[in-house]
Amino acid sequence: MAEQAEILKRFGGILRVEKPSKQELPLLPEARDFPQVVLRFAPNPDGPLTLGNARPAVLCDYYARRMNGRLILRFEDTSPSVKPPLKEAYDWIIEDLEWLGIHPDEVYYQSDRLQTYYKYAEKFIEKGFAYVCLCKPEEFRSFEKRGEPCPHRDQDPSLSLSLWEKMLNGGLNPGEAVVRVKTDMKHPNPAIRDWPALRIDVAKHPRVVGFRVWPLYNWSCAIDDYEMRVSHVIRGKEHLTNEVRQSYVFKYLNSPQPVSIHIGRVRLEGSVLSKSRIMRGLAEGAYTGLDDPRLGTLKALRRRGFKPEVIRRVVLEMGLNITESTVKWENLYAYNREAVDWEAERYYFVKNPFTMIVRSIPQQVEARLVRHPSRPELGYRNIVLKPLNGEAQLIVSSKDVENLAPGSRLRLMSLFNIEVEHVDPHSKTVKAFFKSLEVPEKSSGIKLIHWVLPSDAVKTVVLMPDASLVEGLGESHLTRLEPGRIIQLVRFGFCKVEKVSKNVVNLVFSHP
RNA sequence: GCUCCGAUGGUGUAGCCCGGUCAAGCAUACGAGCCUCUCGAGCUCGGGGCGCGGGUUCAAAUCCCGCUCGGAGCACCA
Repeated sequence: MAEQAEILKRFGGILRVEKPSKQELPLLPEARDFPQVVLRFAPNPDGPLTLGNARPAVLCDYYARRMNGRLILRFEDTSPSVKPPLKEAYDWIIEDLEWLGIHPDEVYYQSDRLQTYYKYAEKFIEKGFAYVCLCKPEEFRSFEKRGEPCPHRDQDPSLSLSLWEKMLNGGLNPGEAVVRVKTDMKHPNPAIRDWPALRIDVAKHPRVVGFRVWPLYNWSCAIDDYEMRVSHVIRGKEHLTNEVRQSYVFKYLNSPQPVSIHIGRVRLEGSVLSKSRIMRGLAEGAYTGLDDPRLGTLKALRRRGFKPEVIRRVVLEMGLNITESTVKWENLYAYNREAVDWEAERYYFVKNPFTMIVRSIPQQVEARLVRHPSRPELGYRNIVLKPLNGEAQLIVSSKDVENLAPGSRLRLMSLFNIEVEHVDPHSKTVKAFFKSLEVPEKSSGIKLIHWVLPSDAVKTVVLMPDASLVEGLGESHLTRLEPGRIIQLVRFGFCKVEKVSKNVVNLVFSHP
């Protein structure tokens, strides 16, 4: 098979050799009492999605498809003051998921569901599963610490109910009251003891107005997972104790609790993945935007030319592991190269240009530059070099010539071989003379360099991963590429075309 | 401090529940060679790992205990 592919490639190069697909992840543990696999991805719309969010998102999507289930996207936007939702972030998230190939079957906004959370709260209070607590946070903490009930725990449900009314209608102010779910004041983990379910928050919300009581995470999450018949929850391990907290809600509802699977956090080597830090940096002007190449946002990765399947691949490779893992850029590069090499046409780009003056060129030379070394069927472009009195100018990269001694030989790829006579770093020029036309033997050790003709050069600016700009000259063919295309600048690296105009080409560097 | 988790080569993982077939598989990175008019791709080969210490057992990466290291939570955040 590989041999056949090789032969075909030599003949027409139309066959792409597919790698065998990697191993499948194990199936999710069975969730008894649930008729269907239902998963939810539940981000807080307070910033852009990062590689870190991609982990649960991709896993949920993977299992929803794999196990013939449903995927729910749920915006958890119930903290108007502490984690204020961003109006734009809702769309960012949908876009980013779309890019990853994730199309949720249902979308919910928790800010639309406040009445639902109220309804259950009332029911819980009536039945004595929850109560309105008027303790100051510090006061309650001391009861919690000692494992003793606070004075409000055992008050009559009717009292709690009237306090609840006051919370809703303005008779109580933020910080004065909170609804607590009764758990176990002697629970070995103090964090579990009578946790707060709803509180008063009068800050403005970008989507809805007129509400002053907002559910806290464990309340809205448990109620929603219950109502939406979520069978499996895949989320970060920071939620480990929340699973226990929420178990009380399911117990009171007399309903099975979804199977929780906690996964470790993702770190991206040398990048910031924390939404709050990203948003802060953005506000301080440390980054140029959500897609600043230094960021680990999905938007930045997309801008840099990473394919969504590469993100999916690294996520699926990490699997359902609870241990934290660090993604190496090297790995992303390798996977993306594999994803992109086949489609990336090759072009010449000269960084830090030097002018090379070549004399003694016997005749006009036509360089045939193939678009892809492994795919001759993509064709080539001819670049004609017309010497004047045997002399011609070329543009080459400083790095390739600045330290060359007279007598050094070079091969200008697809063109001819030269011998250096003189290098002048100040004027950035190299004098050389024509040596021969034929491709040198591999054993000769003659270095191959690329070049651009002055008559065929366009200013090219490449945005690098550290947000610096590399300027140089590229061949004019670059101006014919549509934005979004992935190309390879020969001996420089893979880049994504961002913007082209007649006079300048803007690229974003992907990786070597 | 308290409550929980986790630990397989540089990195990410498979195996651990149900001990032997694991002198540990895969990917990537790395090294060598082949191929190639790119510092890209492809092909072949290679080096590299079960955190430490005890115990159970004929047999332990797998079970038990202790230690070390790492992580998470202990918010009227999600």
